[in-house]
Amino acid sequence: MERDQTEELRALQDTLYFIGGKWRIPVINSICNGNRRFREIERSIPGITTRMLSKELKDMELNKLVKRTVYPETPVLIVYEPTEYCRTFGNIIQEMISWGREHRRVIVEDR
Amino acid sequence: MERDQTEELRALQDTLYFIGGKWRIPVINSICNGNRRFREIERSIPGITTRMLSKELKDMELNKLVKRTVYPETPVLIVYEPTEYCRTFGNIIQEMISWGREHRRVIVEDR
DNA sequence: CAGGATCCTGTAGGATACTG
DNA sequence: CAGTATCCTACAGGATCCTG
Repeated sequence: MERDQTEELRALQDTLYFIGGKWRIPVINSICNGNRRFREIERSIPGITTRMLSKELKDMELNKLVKRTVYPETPVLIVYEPTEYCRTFGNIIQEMISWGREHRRVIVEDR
Repeated sequence: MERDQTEELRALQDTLYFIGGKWRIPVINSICNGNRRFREIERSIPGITTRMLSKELKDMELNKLVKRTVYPETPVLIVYEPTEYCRTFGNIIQEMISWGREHRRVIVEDR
């Protein structure tokens, strides 16, 4: 118990603040998985609404998590790409996926 | 893109469902750090209210994340301990802490 | 110390419809 | 396709006070 709990907690809460919200992690995951177009990302995350995805993407762009590119073809083509920064969540996401896999039965019981 | 996105996403969302909420992760972290008494845990997490901590602990007990033991001394002594199950979040929490540390400056800017 | 009981509010997020 | 615009509300979570 000699560790600095306060500093640890701050780091933890910074992260939680950043990846909070119901859809942030799924959206990061989807984009890092190679989904690029709006509808494509949307379809890859059952349950999300266009409104929420729209908000997430806008916010993620502001926070430098995705790059949005417009190709002025007809119809217009819009592509989202994960930034390097976005990929720094890779470890957390992988840990979450593997936790979810290992504990699926336990969770499922009481849902 | 040959991976099963759906299965991955399900695992991810199971985990998110389980550790969701503002205080769950901080509370798990606190207990895993060795805090045992109610007020002790409370003090280790600035900002949390007795109400929220109470709810979290109750819920975590139901979900087998903590063991609550009553020692009938006077005044009564109550001790919370993390279960092995609780400790399975160790990796996720460590990844979150290290992400938070590495990216502190970036976050701090826009808060 | 270890909580329980109340009251209250903001806002995350859902539903639905529409546009260029 | 790629979103915007509205409207709406449940509920997470804060503030406070109280009790054995």
